[in-house]
Amino acid sequence: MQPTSDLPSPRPENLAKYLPHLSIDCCVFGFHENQLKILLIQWQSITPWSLPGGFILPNESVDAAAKRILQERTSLKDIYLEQFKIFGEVNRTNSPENRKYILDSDLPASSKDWLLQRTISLGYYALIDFSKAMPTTAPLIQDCRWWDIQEVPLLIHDHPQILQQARRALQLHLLNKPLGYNLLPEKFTMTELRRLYEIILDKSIDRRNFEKKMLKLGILDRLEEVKTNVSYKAPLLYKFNQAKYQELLEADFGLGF
Amino acid sequence: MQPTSDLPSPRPENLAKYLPHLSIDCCVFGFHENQLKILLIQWQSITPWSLPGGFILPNESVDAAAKRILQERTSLKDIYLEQFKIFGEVNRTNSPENRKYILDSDLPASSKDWLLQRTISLGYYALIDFSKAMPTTAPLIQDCRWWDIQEVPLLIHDHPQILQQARRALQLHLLNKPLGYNLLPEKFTMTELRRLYEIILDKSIDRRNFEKKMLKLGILDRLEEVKTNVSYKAPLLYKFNQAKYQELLEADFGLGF
DNA sequence: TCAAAAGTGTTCATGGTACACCCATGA
DNA sequence: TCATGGGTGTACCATGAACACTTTTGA
Repeated sequence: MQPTSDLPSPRPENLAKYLPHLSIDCCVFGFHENQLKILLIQWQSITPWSLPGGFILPNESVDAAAKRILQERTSLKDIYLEQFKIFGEVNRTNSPENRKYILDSDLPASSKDWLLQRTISLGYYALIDFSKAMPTTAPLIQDCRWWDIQEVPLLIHDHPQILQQARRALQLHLLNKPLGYNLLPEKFTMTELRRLYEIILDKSIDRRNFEKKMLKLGILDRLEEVKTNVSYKAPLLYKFNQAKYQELLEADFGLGF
Repeated sequence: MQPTSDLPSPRPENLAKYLPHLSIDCCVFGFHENQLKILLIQWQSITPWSLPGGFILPNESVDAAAKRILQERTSLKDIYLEQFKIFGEVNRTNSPENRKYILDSDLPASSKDWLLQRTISLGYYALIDFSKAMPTTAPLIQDCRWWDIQEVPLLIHDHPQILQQARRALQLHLLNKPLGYNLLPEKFTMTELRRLYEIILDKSIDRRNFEKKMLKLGILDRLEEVKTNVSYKAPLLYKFNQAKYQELLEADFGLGF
């Protein structure tokens, strides 16, 4: 499940080709077995884990860079992305530990200098279908895998704060727009959707009231199918009604749980 | 009302001291005579108007840069600022008109080159007390003044889109957090507060229901005073209850009009 | 005295919340 | 047969929306 990427990926000697002082960090959320998951990478075995990220090419829009970076890590095209905050403190990557990691690395001196510059991070969150993503390493990336949101390891820099802000942004998203299309498989049960809401909001939601509310929103189509191979009454399957979902996504205002 | 600034301001020969490829653009909102106002500047008499903006120093956080830039334009410290979006299209400032403005300007060649680079803009909105702000020009800024939000002139680059997004962010702010402390004078009437909400949401709100709702939120203290010198029944004055206001601001969720 | 806006309460409709029983399935 | 979660409806409460008359003030 962690093949080395055969997509183009940053080459050590080449960091100076990117726009200086800027990076993109992505909080990639997935949903699996009733757990909210986050994709993390590890640059080297001795460094703490970090959010997947990368840099911006001179002739590439910021959104396109974020998309490219995530495509390299997941093999997915068409990722749902939202830019949620800038992390622009002067010394956010300037810890002694980080300097040491960089200086001790195999990178050429020019790339070391480049990485040691003050860096402003553009924070994105991404919502993706866990089952379709292929966590993918690269020459500079030793490991890339999903973590339970409750069990994230030590993270470098200010990545703990970035993740925290992303979770807050995700909550705000949920309260203002529909959510789920990007995180769930095409067909899902009402309970799976509810669990997703519960885990993002970190509170339990009444089963019947949730169903009433979601159905009233009109973004769900009930299928003629049920989920089988469960050791209890076969639950109905739903899918999202694209048109209505999109409409509410753009309206932006006034859901709320 | 438009004194030339005696604060430090960008000097033409010096643009290269800023971080390259990055700018900050601010949508500064004020409220006056029942109108939402926005502060705009004009670099030269022939250029379109633009949002006040500036650049980031190497040893300055992004938020601090935004604060400094706005302090230069308004003489205000302690401005309420929110970063709301990044504008990162490759050619967003690369129009023939803009190239011409830059090349025809009095700037030294090095600064012209610097300005012609591809620039990513970090979008902020600011909420300020109209009556306390002093729109302030500078050597490079020919004019700086308030405009009615309904009558903004032609704007350069993608500033129309930035403004539009800022207004949307402001609406979202209003629906999720208390708003008004930064835009209104210390003492204000319920109607002034309501007009502010109406103009931001672009819809009318029932006078009695609005009052009930605001009072129930608990963020207002009714004063023993009334507003005088009006040719109608003297309205009661209110001020914000700091503690409660701050609490709701941090809670972030669940107002809504 | 007139124009303009202030102050104030009730009714109605809607939406939210709380809650319990029987059913289907695989183990 | 049992454990597990699925499917469903109602009653109550809170909130939001609609709405009108009298009062005060300066012009």
